[in-house]
Amino acid sequence: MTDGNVLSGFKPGGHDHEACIAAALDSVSAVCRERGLRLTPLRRRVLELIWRRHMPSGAYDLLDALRSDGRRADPPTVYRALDFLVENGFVHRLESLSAYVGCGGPGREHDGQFLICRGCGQVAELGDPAISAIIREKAHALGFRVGGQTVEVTGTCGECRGRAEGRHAS
Amino acid sequence: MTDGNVLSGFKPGGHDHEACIAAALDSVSAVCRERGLRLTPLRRRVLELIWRRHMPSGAYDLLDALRSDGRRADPPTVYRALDFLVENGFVHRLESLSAYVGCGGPGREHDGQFLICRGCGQVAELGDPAISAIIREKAHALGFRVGGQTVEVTGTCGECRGRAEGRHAS
DNA sequence: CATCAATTGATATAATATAACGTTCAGAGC
DNA sequence: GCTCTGAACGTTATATTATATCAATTGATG
Repeated sequence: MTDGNVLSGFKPGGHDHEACIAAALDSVSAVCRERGLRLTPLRRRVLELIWRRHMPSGAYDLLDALRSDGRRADPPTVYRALDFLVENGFVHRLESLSAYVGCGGPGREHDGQFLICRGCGQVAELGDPAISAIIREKAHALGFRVGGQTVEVTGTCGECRGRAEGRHAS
Repeated sequence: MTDGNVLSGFKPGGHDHEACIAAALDSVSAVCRERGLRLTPLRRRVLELIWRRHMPSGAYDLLDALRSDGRRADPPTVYRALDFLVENGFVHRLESLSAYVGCGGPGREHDGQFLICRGCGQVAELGDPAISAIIREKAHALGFRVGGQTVEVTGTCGECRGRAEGRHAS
């Protein structure tokens, strides 16, 4: 079993986060160029903020961050940027958290599947075709034509479980 | 392929809805008796309202309905009733709609999977172990221990698709 | 450089949800 | 029956998330 279907995983403590962010921005930037989409400074900044926190960001968290930049910002500012990013698949909205995370595979058409760790708050994104397929198949058996899938799983990631078990026994 | 995993399906136009509601209330009532839970008049009424609309209900829709009863009601009233109903598995919250639907299999421990029709607004609930299992399995392969699953699928139900196709051709 | 559409600014408000504290009520033990 | 207690509910206030609307600005294009 490979992890070829993991679009973005839980990050161990000391990874090079600046590199993460830069790679994500470059990747989105390239897709925008290809498609003639405008990654304006505002949109780019919101995307960067989302990647920088590396954890689901609420719209109002992003709004506060924009204000810390010195920029005047009101809710529609951030929601419009988020709309652009979500519509084009650069960011996903986590329905169960009302929060936003960077997409690990921007530019590919996909429904993400999300593992949300209750311990550290990090999120991993899967793009597992087997999950999508079985859902589509079961729905289809009932005469239902699938548009979009929301799959969000809460639980505990390996690192957090390790820490928790360390405190008890084992 | 049976539909043994369908906990509640899309209802054709003329089904006996009063019977639906009565059955759901009786079933929840029985589970409460077994478990020593108090299905108070308010909780029962909220549950009934949810089943009666037979469509996802927003908290404030329910609030308005309670007020139409003549009862004074404020948001905490309805949210507390919803908390009780959701915690005990009598009602599910649809995260992608911020709305609530009656559970088709109250008393059984399960994560529901929901098919949400964009045409008619109705929701079908699946309790398909194969879907839960593959999600759990894929998550586990990444060292993630699954707590709860949110699976919400938007699309078009058979009846609505039939109507839509009728208008175009075929 | 004129024009049109997309983007952003700015104000207001809608929709969803919870905090905090007081009151009432149902059941347990006396 | 009486009292105690905790759960449920009432009530007021406020937090959080999101959208409607219209004006100003910017950027591409002829």
